[in-house]
Amino acid sequence: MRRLTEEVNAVSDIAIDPWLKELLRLNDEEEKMTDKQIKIVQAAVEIFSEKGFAGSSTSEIAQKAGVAEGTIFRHYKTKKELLLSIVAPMMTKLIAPFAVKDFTKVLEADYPTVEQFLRAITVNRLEFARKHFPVIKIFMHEIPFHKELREQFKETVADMVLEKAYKAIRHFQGGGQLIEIPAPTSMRLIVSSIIGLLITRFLLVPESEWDEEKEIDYTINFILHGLAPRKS
Amino acid sequence: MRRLTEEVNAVSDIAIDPWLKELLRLNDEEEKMTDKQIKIVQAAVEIFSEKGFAGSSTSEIAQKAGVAEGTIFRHYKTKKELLLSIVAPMMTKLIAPFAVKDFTKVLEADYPTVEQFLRAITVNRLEFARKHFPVIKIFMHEIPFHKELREQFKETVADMVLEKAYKAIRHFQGGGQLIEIPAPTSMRLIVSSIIGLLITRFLLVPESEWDEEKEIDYTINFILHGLAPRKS
Amino acid sequence: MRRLTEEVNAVSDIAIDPWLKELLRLNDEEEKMTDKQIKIVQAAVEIFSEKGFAGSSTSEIAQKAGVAEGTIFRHYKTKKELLLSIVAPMMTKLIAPFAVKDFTKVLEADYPTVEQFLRAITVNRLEFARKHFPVIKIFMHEIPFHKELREQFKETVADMVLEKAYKAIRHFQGGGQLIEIPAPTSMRLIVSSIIGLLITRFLLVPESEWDEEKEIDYTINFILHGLAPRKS
Amino acid sequence: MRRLTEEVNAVSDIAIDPWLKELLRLNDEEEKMTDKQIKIVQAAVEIFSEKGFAGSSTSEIAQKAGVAEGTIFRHYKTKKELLLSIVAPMMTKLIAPFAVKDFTKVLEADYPTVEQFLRAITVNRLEFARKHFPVIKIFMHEIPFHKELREQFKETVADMVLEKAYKAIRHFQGGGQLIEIPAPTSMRLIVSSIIGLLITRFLLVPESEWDEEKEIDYTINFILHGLAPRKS
DNA sequence: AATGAATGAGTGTTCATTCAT
DNA sequence: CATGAATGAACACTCATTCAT
Repeated sequence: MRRLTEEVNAVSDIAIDPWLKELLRLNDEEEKMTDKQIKIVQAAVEIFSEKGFAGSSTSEIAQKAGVAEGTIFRHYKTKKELLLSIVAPMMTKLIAPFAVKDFTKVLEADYPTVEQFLRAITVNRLEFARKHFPVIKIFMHEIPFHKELREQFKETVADMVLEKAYKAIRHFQGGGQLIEIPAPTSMRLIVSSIIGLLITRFLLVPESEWDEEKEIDYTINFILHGLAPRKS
Repeated sequence: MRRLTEEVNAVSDIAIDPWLKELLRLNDEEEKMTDKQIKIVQAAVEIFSEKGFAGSSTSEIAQKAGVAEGTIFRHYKTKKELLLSIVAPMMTKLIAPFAVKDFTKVLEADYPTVEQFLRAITVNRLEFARKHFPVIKIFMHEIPFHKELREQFKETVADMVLEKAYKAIRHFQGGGQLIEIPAPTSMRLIVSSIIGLLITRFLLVPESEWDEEKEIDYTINFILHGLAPRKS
Repeated sequence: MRRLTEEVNAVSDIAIDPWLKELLRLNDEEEKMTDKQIKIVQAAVEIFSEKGFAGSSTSEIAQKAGVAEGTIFRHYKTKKELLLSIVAPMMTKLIAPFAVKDFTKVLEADYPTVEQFLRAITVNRLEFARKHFPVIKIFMHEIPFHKELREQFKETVADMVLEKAYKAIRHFQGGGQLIEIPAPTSMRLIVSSIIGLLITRFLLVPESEWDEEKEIDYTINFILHGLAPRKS
Repeated sequence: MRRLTEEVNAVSDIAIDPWLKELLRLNDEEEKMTDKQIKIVQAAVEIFSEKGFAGSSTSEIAQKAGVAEGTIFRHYKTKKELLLSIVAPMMTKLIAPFAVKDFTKVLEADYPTVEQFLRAITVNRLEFARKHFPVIKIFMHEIPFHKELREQFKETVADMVLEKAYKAIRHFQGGGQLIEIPAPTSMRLIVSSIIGLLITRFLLVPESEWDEEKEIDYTINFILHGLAPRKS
């Protein structure tokens, strides 16, 4: 994670928590997958994201994947297990940018100003969303209905990310770059703005009407001024 | 809409677009509903919001409502019609604060500063969300899966609100209270912040840890500074 | 139970344990059954007894009953519940001849000799088996595979019958009509002989080659001599 | 078969019907079995006897046997063939005690009294049941559902045994040791008593409460007196 | 207006069996 | 000989919807 904008897999030169390595390894078992299994997952992602989990049928997935219905259940005990096998790994990837041991050092070395940090995060997550949009959509729709998802998210993701993010915020508050309001509140305001950007980009506005560079600039300036220490 | 914080129904002393009146009337047919029908709707809201539309069964709704399975279909031709009867009226209510003919006049008369306007909107929508949380949840989950919902939302709601909202933004930009960036972008940043507030309040944070007054203040100040005209 | 050979329902002039009445009542809810439900039960009995429970499919039962497959599950939550609804009541009927309060009195009044008692029991159970043969067959095949059946049988049937039967045996032993060996052993030898008779009659021998009167006589004489007190 | 209580394999010094030899040979192909095949048969016996044939799945058997699902079908074309390969040999063993050419001679030489003969048979079959209990259970449960089993049993077993058994009965009737009633009826009464003993021993009574010696004595005395020629 | 029995298409899942490796 | 991925028919069961009462 020399650069937040780089893919996690490419940053093995940096200290990574060993448990993350484990998680990533588990995730990357993609290679042991059968051809048919890969097709099943692809079909499932498409259909789940289009119709929702409960609204999709395994027979439809099998058909789109070009396999027999039984084949799905050879690889996933239940339809739900198929869902989780798609969505759970995403959570690991979600925390990737923060999955670094010496977070403060990274901040100091690579991101001296809030602006640089925010821009890195924004661009990085924008890229991430572009790449994994359908899975993210599935995830966001299903999380209210599946306890396991919710718990896994809270435990392994939210806590992990929040801790590091608060650290970053306090780091910049200490440096006089951010106003001294509660870190969770700062966090909320930053995240709202970035997620608002992502949603607008991927759900609401047709690509043709979207000037990404400019919108990123506006958003970051909005956050920077919104959270700048008040003068006088 | 003398005060945005007042209930729409209470503002009949103000000029209301006639089509809105129609919509509200349609919505208020609640009174013609039989006891059983009301129980069906209540049960449906609970179950839909808990399990999602596709994950709920009409028999479960009937059971929770204490009616026979057939009774649901006496009032609603299909399960989907039941969903729409719940969700569609909400959209009307959503646009209520903007459903005023002479919007600029209202702004000038009641909300001379951006802050006043933002605070009114925020408090008002917070109240709205508190009241209609389950239905909003249903709405947000189902909108990607139902063309009718999406279209109705775009046509009768989004457009209507956007137009008025842009007008308000330009009004305050003209008055030098807001930075001169594209109205849609300003809109996005404002709405992101407010929705982020609502989501944090209703989905993420336990009530005990939430100081509403403060969070509202932080949010409004964030927006105000974020969108303040840059000095020099 | 003035006469063991009479149907239980016909003996209301005799004291019957109240719990038995309850059981019989529950069982006789046949009257509240739909036409279709009765047909389902009939079809299920036929098919279960022909192919065994696990070897029968609900679709086959539905077809033979002339109903839609869903109809079965409207009346019985699961296939197993259908099985139990068929088999469980049989157990109650099985104990009917012993379901009398003052068993010793009945013995003294109606069956002064072992022979009379044995003959009554034999004829009565032969009649019972003739009537309920398919259900008995189902019961005997399924009891090893269903804990509920086993437990219900042990608790409500075996114990109930054994107690009374032992009483009868000791009654006749006291009167010098039976050899003084342990009641359970006597019981085993009697029951083996009678069940052997039933099985031979209903499973092994074609009706044409069977002289029922004679076989009953042989069997009862066999038991009487086998259990007669040894002379000197 | 010098002694009925001895294992069949140990009696090769006695004249054996050649067809039996063939059957035993077929059965003893156990030695040509691979390790895996033996494990499959063992697993199948356990699972079939626990859940019944129709209630067991080949995948479960494969799992318990520690082999791949396909391996079963390398050795047995179908699930049913596996069943038959387990159950059919048992039938051969069942008739073993009677599989002797010169049956009457054996009776005269080794079992001069009915009591000796009955005791030998009883002890021998009790031992047999103890050894092969699970397979016997499978056999008894499946015989009503499989024509092949039924026919094989009738043709090669029942007839074979019956013939010899009737011969034995008539032999003892001729000697004045048994009452002169039809041989099939005598047979039925004897077999009922012995099977009743076996069932009580292996299915109903916990070992702790069972005094085998005594129960055998009671049973044999019961049969002897039950079938003793009536005096005057 | 309300019921609840009935439907039959559809659900997720299991099954015995096949076959390329 | 052994594997295990793949199959597709069958399975028990659920569903939204209909309709006679």
